[in-house]
Amino acid sequence: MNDLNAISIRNLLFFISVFDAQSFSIVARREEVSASMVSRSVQQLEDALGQQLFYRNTRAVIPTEAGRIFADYARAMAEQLSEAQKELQDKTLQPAGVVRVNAPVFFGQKHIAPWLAELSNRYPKLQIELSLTDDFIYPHREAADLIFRIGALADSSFHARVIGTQTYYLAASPDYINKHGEPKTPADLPQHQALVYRGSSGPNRWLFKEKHDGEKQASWVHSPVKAVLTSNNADSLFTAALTGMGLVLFPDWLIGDSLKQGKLVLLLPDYEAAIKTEPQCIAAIYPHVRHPPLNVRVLIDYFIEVYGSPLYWQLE
Amino acid sequence: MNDLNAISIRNLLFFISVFDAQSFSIVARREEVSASMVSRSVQQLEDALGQQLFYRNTRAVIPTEAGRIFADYARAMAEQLSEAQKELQDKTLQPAGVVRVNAPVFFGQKHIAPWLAELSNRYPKLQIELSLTDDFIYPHREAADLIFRIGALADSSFHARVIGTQTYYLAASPDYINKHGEPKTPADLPQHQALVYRGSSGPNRWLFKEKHDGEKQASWVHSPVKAVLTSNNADSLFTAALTGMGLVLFPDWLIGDSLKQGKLVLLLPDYEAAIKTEPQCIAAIYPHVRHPPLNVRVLIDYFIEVYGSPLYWQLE
DNA sequence: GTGCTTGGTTGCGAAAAACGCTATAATTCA
DNA sequence: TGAATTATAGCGTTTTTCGCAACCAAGCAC
Repeated sequence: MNDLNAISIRNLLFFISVFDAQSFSIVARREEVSASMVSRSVQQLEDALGQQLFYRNTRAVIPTEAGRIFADYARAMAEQLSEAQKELQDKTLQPAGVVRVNAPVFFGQKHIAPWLAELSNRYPKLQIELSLTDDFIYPHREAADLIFRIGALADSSFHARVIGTQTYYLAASPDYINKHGEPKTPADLPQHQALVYRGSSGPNRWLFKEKHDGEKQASWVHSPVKAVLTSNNADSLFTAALTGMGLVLFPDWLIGDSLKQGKLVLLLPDYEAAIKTEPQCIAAIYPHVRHPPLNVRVLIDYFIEVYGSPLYWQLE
Repeated sequence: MNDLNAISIRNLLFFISVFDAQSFSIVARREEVSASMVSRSVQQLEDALGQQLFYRNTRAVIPTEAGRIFADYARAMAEQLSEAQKELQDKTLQPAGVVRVNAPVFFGQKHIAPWLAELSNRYPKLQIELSLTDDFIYPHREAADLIFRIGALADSSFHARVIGTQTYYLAASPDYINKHGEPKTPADLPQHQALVYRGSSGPNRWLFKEKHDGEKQASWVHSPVKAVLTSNNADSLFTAALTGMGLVLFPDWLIGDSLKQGKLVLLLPDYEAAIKTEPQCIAAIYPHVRHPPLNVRVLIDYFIEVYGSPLYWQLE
């Protein structure tokens, strides 16, 4: 076994101990292993290096020239490992270093970016890399540590922390209502100006169902609309809606505060709205690993905390 | 297994390779091990550090923050080991560093010290520590790498390279002979002035036997002498003999050149002389180890070379 | 979509090693 | 000279290692 690869940290530490203690048995007792272990450990090291490290005898253990030289290196290596461990340990005790966060563009703008200042304040050693993309996830490719996603979650290779369910609302500005009137049922929609989000999988479909009156469970109905504006940029649609251009079907996190402030008016309050038939969850997703980084856990906890329960943007 | 000790250099090297190659299987192929090995190796490292090092997936291997940090340390450690190896390797190719040589005082003065200059010239990186002691060896205590000893050698924990056999001669200066006459047989010795070496085990005994005439083998006979000077310092006795104080019974390496130059005269040429009944060897002794240092081998070879064969101090 | 290939992980069994115990040789202390 | 201590070699048991095959996920070709 002339291979350097066979050297283990253990060997190095034993070697250092023996070097300092000038005795195998003292080390053996201190480390609570058999003396033969220590002896063999040093032998292994010697074989791996092809050099005698000690002259040894029943009564004396004297370092060779090579032993003295190697002791310095061994110490340096052990030192380095210990430092590495310390640095990594610190990381688990106190969040530090880079965390790469990914989120949908507009969600990030409205509900992540505003909170980052406080986050940075709370964990000064944290460096946040925020990338906002709407395309449905670059799971690993982007090497994101934490991904905010909205949708039906089903991916075994990730852990997901559900932040909440998103509710869609049909809304328009008071101006618009004054000018065009208010739809009373989804069937009225084709007469209205629709502002439609278009993602990479095509334009959103507008779905409605009557709120459950009694036990009868209505099913989702797709309402065709007249799209006067289609965009892959939610902010633009939002602005268009605020300035009275037309109706939007947007989730609560996007228009919740506008509704509360009266800048937009909730339409079809007797209907539930959606763009997908499955319930859409807002979730923080992170890679499924055995040693989840503290960084990521802390970030999730932070956002769960500031979003509150119910989520601060929800209507009720 | 949360123990740092379990980390082996192999793990580190695999980790570094994976880090650079961003792939387990590439490393596995290059290192000619199974992919599972590499995978488990990294897992081991992660368990030992308690930190995830890669986000991995069937199609991508992305370093964690912790992974990137640890990579630096791992590289540093590997670097250090490689340097250590190089330095030690150099030592096996080219003699360098400290060699601690021990020898009997007068032998060292006469037959070691004079040759050290040339030795140092030949191996400039060698640093020689010469300690001269007559007391019969401090075997390991003194941490000598190479010990010149004279006597009957029997120690299994050492290797011995026999340089030659030592022959004792009875001698006196021409002055002395002129004044006191020349002994013809050992029985004449009590009438003469004897200069006797006294070591830690008492004064030397002077033994003689007639040189083998035919097949008859005489045995050693102890001749009592009149010691006018006893000393544990051979040089002093030697000086006393040169200045005509009396007879000395000294080995060839000590008085060989004086006999050749006629400063001393060989007495009782028909007798063999000795101080011990067993043949006395001059030997270079070094610790019995599995990886004998080049330093020591080179030193022995050098002295064997300069002493020549027959040894340059021998009479014939 | 459907198959095909690639890549990381896991289970399993044989091979190897680690490890403690004991014995042994060497050496010091009383 | 015994008693004690120490490093090491031999041993058998326990643990680990490691390749093979199976598996699952993800991309690619068609």
